[in-house]
Amino acid sequence: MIKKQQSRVDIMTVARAAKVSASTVSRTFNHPDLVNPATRKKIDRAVRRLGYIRNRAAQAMHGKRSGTVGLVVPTIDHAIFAELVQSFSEKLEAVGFTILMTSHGYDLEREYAVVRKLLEHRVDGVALIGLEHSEETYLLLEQQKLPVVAVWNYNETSRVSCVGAQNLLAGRMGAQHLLDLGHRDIGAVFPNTQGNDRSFDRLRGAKEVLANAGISLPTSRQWMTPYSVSHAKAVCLEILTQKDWPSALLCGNDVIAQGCLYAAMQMGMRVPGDISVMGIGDFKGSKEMEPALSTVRLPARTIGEQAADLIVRLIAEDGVAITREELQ
Amino acid sequence: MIKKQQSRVDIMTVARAAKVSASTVSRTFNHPDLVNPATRKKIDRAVRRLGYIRNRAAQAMHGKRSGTVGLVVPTIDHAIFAELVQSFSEKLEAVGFTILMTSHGYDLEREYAVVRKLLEHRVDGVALIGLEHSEETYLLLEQQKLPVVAVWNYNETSRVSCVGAQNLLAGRMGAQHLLDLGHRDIGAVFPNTQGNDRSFDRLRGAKEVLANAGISLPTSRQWMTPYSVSHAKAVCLEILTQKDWPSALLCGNDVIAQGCLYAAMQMGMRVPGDISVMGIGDFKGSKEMEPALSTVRLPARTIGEQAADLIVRLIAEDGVAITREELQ
DNA sequence: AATAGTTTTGCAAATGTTTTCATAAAATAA
DNA sequence: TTATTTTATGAAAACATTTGCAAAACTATT
Repeated sequence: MIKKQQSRVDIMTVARAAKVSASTVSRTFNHPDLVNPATRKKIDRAVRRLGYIRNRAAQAMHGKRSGTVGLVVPTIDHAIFAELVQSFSEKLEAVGFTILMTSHGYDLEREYAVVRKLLEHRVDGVALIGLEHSEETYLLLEQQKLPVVAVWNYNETSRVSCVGAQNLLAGRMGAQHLLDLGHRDIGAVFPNTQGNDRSFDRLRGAKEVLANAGISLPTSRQWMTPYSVSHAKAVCLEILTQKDWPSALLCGNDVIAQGCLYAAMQMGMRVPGDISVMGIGDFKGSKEMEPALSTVRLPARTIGEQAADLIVRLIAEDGVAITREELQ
Repeated sequence: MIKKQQSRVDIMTVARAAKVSASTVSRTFNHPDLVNPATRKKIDRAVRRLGYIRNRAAQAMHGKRSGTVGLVVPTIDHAIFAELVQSFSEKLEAVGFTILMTSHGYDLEREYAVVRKLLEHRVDGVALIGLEHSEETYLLLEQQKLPVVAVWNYNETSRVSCVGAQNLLAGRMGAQHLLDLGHRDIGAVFPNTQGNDRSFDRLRGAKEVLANAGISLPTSRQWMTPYSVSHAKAVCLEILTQKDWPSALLCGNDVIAQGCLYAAMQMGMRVPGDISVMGIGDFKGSKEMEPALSTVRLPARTIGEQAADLIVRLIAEDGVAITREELQ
């Protein structure tokens, strides 16, 4: 090990080794049909021997696609997004894209910053969760004319393409289900709806339905909890240790519902005998739970897949109009 | 809207607008201290007005860092990796890196392919899950002299830097715990150990301990299940509907354990009264479960954070020796 | 006012590719 | 054999930036 040998092997190194020009090497990668099979073989050998790896950065400079798609999530740290992210990236990887993933922790300021960073990396497209984003973010994306799809929420007047469910509907369905079961005293356990249009819409839908049924949802029947099983469990334990608890709990999502369920069980209560718990979201696993969790199903996996398809289309053909897909 | 105006704004556009040279604009970004505050202000204004966004691809060509770290996971579709990935990326994003994430579905061939792709994107470093990788992958990484850290497993003779726990130990502890409870008829429910050294080591550790205690683990007491609650539940239901089931189940991870727990409950059995279920892994939430899941704790979050720190160090200073960190 | 020192700037080369255009070689048609 | 078409290759320009070097513009010192 005497010499430094730090010299990266580039396309010229390969060209020299194969005794051809750089152009030919480049062509072997990008338009193999244009180069003589014999030369191609020589080049392949050289590439292999030298351990050459193409430089996407240099390619990207030519207006070539960077081959990356930016994915911006609030957090991946719970089941529901994990499933979405997984299906989304599986689909995209299958067609050769790599995912640039960033999270912002439900902070729309930070979201703007991370989107900017994705743009610096010249992603070919961006996927965001939900439709609530800062004006700045929308402007930025529009200005750059970048393919964008908002995932998770459907809204027929969305400013960008979207693939998702109507959370408003989900909220309505959750509430309706509890009404159908005969409940009149219903509580709502939701995450903070600030910067989270999924939760916001669900809660709105639920309130609507309850109001129509002549049932109010006073603030004393609304609880807020962070998006985690343990927090939700703690909050729910507090609810259940009070004298007067509602006969049913509508939870903003399944993670929270799971927490509530555990809380009820810890209190020795039977579900749904003593109290009903209703989730929204169907993260993989709610139906396996014991007792099974009632939930308004949201098809995370399908949403992820469709979103991937859509963004591929937006990237491939340009001038595609805003496209909205509702799934349920 | 008459003109095409497709012309991307580049550093020259900014330079012209601010009436300085491109070099100066570049310097304002990379070495602001070297440029006159007044000029800097002019440039900042131009940048803002034109909506200029730097091109990392072009930067990366100069041997500059790309500002990305590759993260290769088998799948993100279950809690345990989600937590790891989240903590890892949070930490890295805090110091300005962006994560390029890919998954390979427990296929080491595909892993090689995705690592190659990451290298094409000139990531500044790579994080892999576990220490079991194809020879090709190891070779590739060594040849490129890229900072690498293997996450999740600790092994004192690892070929690359690693941050993680000793799965062998975890397996031993799980088995020991069941022995201590007085169990003599123990079953093992594990995922496929092919291409999954975490599981492999855990199972090995468990067998060791059992053998020492004079207890064998015949194949009739070993079950294999995919890594999902529902599959595990199904498998366990089969186990429990047989005449003769073991008095305790040691599960390869918490996801499987959760499935087994639900299966037991569905059968109306009490845990740990009628059967003991032991998990390994502590995904966020096992301790909230009802009944609580006994588990060998693996500190996913801490591992992710430490791994992030380590890779930053490996990237920043070069010539750092292989570093191994054991956490438990 | 002249000199020396410091700060600020621009020029030009370099980075690793792709692509257009031109040319050489080979294959086909006459 | 010559003319024509097709196929295969290379030279050079282009892409968007960074940086070493040198010139220019200030400041401070005499």
